[in-house]
Amino acid sequence: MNIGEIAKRAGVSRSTVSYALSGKRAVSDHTREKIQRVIDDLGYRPNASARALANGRTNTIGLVFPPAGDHYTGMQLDFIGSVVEAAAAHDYDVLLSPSGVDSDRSFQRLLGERRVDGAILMEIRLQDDRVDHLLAENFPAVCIGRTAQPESDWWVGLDHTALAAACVHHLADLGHRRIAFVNRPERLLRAGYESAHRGLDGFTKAAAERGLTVRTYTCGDDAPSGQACLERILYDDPATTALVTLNEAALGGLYRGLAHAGRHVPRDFSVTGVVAARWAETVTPQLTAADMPAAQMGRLAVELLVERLDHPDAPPRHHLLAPPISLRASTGPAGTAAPATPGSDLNA
Amino acid sequence: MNIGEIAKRAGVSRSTVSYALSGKRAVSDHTREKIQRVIDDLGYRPNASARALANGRTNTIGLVFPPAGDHYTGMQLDFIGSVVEAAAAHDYDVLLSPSGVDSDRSFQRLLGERRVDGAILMEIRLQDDRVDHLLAENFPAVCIGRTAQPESDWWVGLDHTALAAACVHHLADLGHRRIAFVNRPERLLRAGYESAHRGLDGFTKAAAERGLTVRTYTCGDDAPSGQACLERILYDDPATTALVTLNEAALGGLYRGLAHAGRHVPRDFSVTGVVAARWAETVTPQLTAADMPAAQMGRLAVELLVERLDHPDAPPRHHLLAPPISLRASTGPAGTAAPATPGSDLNA
DNA sequence: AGGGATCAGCGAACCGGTTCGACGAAGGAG
DNA sequence: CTCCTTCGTCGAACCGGTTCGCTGATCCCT
Repeated sequence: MNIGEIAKRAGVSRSTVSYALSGKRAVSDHTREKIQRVIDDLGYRPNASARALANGRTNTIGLVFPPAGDHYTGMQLDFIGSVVEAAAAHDYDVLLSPSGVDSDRSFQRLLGERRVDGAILMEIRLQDDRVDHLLAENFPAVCIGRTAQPESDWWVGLDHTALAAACVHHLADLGHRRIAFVNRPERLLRAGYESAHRGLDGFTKAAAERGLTVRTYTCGDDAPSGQACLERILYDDPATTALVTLNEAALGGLYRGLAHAGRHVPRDFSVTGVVAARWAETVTPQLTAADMPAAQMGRLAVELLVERLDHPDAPPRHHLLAPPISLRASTGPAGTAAPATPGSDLNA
Repeated sequence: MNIGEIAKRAGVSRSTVSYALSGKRAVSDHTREKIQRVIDDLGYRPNASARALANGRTNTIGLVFPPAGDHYTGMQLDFIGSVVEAAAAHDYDVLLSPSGVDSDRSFQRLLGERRVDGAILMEIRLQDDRVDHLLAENFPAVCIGRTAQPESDWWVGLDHTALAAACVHHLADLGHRRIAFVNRPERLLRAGYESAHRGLDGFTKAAAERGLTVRTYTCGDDAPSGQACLERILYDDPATTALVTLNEAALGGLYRGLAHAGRHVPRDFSVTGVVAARWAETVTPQLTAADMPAAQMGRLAVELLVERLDHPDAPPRHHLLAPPISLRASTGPAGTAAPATPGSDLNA
């Protein structure tokens, strides 16, 4: 069931079979049909390893998965799904690589052993060895997110700075003066995750601009952490009337914390942030948020990568997305119901 | 940077380098160290395609992903993560295959082109061509879920029948007499998805056993569908006091529907079902549910597959899991608060 | 009718590993 | 001092494709 067998049964040479399949040289109609018949009869499919070895392309792209042991968020799932789908449309398979604890043994395998033609990296850090390494080797890769030096690279990113700022302005416009920021886990912030950093920056600057009183928190990627974080927020400053979060996985916990504290959303407390639409819709009241376009990002990343693979010398390209805030039901005017300490919220 | 280059620089033959790396024949310490030095200097890694071609193993397993265009649930995400992780521990990579709309073009590619040594299939149907096909070819595969003829196959599954029944008994013990069942989408039920069918069976039989009045529904895999479904449940029978769901993605919508209808959980209405623990914890009140052990299932599936790959003639093995119900906060005694129609719930 | 394109198909080399059989050197037994 | 193992290494064949260069046949043009 290899190409030689097909050739023998069709009464032609192996090369003719190869050309009939690839179309890279002319083959007479008569011969092609004869070959095709044999192939259909035997259900022959060319061996991927042999083909990859011969022409140096695996038709596979690597998707570098978030660190193992972490909690995965819904956004990541949408993202993986869209990458797989888009890749399939371009006739690529997707190989998953956990960018695991021992840094990147598996990552090195993908590249060093030439298992993939190119790679898509998630969870980018502002200073990212993996990215530096790939850039140095000019390995075809596309990042989901930007490092601190984004111009020379290929990526599709979210303008976290602008999104966090937009959330702040939205709340400020509603009259909120004391708001909290719920970031990704401390560990990720320390590690330099770009979304955590840029989001924090955008939040802080916009808040300063509007003269707001703010507190910023880090929070584990799960519901219990979200609940604990919210308790801490209200403990630190009971006059807080709103929060902005980047932490999708903690959202349910934040809501529960509010419910337990007796704060009704959005009457007593407003919540907003950057969250995939599908997840914003699962909470009650539905979250007013900048909808993270995970599926679109996955598709764009694959398209950039395919383009880069087809044109190895093309100049870097990228997409910076900044989806608008979708108004749902979790924000409202800063109410009189909030037990604000009078005077202290006029110090702007 | 291939094995010949290493051999030349180390002053040995290509085969000696190969043996030094694989350890399949003795190589003198002196020679091995010399070769290792050259390899370290050049950062050489053997080409995966060449190796796969030569020894017929790709060291890759295929993970057949749920149909494209569908909504992915949290359970699937945990599952994928754990498969990737467990596979990495056994030195396997994971190739994703969307078992897409055009049935299984990509699936055929994986197998026919020998891209993978084995496969893990998700979203099994009671009658599943893919499984039949793999069984006929004796292709090493492990299913997440059972077909109608499970004994001859390798799988790890959840005892949906028992789990749904346990939910019913839990509710019946609390005094609920009129309960609803919220299944996966109609399309999946029609297609013969095993979880949807076995869950429904278990629910129906247990309800009959306890003499309960029940209604069963199908529901889209998203929050808005969940909300709509709940409205319909209360419209069809306002005296309903509890529901059981297999539909993780609709959970948020079900809760919202209850909130809008003014039914307090668990005082006026109890909710339970089969849901991954992490997602059961995101809703408020936290869901009392049979915790779907997604991560464990992923790990077990990989272990079965690795075992099958190592022992091609081993007899079929499988694991049937039936996690207990975790008591959280979403169920309570059938209250007097529920507007039950007197008499009609005594008809057992 | 002769000469240069064009077309179809063939054979061989190559991609980068693995593995088998052979062979020389060293070591041990008789 | 032979003879037989064992050890370490080498060369060659092989896995299953792709691709290059060549050859014969056909065709067109003058």
